[in-house]
Amino acid sequence: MSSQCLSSVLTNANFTMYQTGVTDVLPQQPYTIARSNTLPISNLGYTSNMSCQWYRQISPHCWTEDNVLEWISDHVESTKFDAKTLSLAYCTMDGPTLCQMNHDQIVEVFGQQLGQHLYHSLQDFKTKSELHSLSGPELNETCQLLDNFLDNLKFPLLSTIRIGQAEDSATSDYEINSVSMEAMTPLRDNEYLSDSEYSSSSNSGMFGLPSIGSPESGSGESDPEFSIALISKAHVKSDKEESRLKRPRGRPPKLSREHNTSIYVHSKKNKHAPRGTHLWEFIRDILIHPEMNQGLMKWEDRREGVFKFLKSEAVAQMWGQKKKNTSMTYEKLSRAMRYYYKREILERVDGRRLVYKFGKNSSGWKMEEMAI
DNA sequence: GTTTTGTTTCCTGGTT
DNA sequence: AAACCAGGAAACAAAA
Repeated sequence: MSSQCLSSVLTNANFTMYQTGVTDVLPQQPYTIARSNTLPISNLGYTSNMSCQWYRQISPHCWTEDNVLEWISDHVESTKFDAKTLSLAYCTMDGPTLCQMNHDQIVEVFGQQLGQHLYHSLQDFKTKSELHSLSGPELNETCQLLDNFLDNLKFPLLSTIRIGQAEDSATSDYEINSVSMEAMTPLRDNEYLSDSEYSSSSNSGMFGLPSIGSPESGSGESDPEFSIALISKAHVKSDKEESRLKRPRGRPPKLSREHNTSIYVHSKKNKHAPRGTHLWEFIRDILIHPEMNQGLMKWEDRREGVFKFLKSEAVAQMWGQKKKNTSMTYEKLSRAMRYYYKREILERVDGRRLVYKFGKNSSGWKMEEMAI
């Protein structure tokens, strides 16, 4: 599922993208491609190497601008399209707009080569979404979507791995706990992997690995080096616990990479990797795709932008997966959330646990902003 | 090469 | 007691 993004294609073609008057991370204005410019596609707020290909789970009629951009990017790569001929003004349309275009219009906009691909792909997605909406009980579909969604995130809700009680026992034993699909059906708290399991796991060394003990996961992350890295990380953590009497304030310096290279082997960043979706955008995207957010978060007051974490640790784990950080917790995520108050991306909601509110510097969640 | 940005990590102390 | 909230301090990586 490696998707080289539009930005890297553009970069390969010695082009960078330029957006006039960028004030926000969201792509709300037309872009042009200019030589020798400095603002990379990362400013579009579009994720590439961290792409979840969410658009695959959504009807094209519901695609956001980000989804469309991601979809185009995937085709640019697969068709080896020469990105320099592509006007990005057309990449900022949303799904409904896209769906209104006929074959000739798409070919006209994207050119014969890419346009043909895009048109057929679009028809494909439209057909699939129609079939989906007709077949099977809604619940099963939701579960399937969630499954695919989590799959795409490589988030192992379906097979959690515990490097058990490393701090309590001399040997690390593995407990592989497979949660069946039935457990995924909505939505009572204790039917899902509970937050306490997440939080205890993050303290005792559970890592969000899709691969160990999960033979069906075919990604490169199943390699032994990665597993060893995680085991040694568990040991590092338990050693740290032992030696911890009183830590100095602040974040300790990271171990040098030669000492834990294998951890970094898998978090190697693309030189041209765009900034990932910001945390608040990640949260927003979970909220605005109800078919994907089963039981994780909910709107308390959609109009006001008030929302609540239902599975705080699960969301934190997903965020960690997205950022390739296996030790993310709600504690840390919430600290980052609190920094948003100052920037007015979020507003405080006093006295309500796990409840936040989008602020005036957030965007993309309001009904009127969203294409219908 | 330096500064800025957006987290991430860890902490103390308070509240629910 | 556990989970959560608030915010300081420092580290870190990527972008500007």
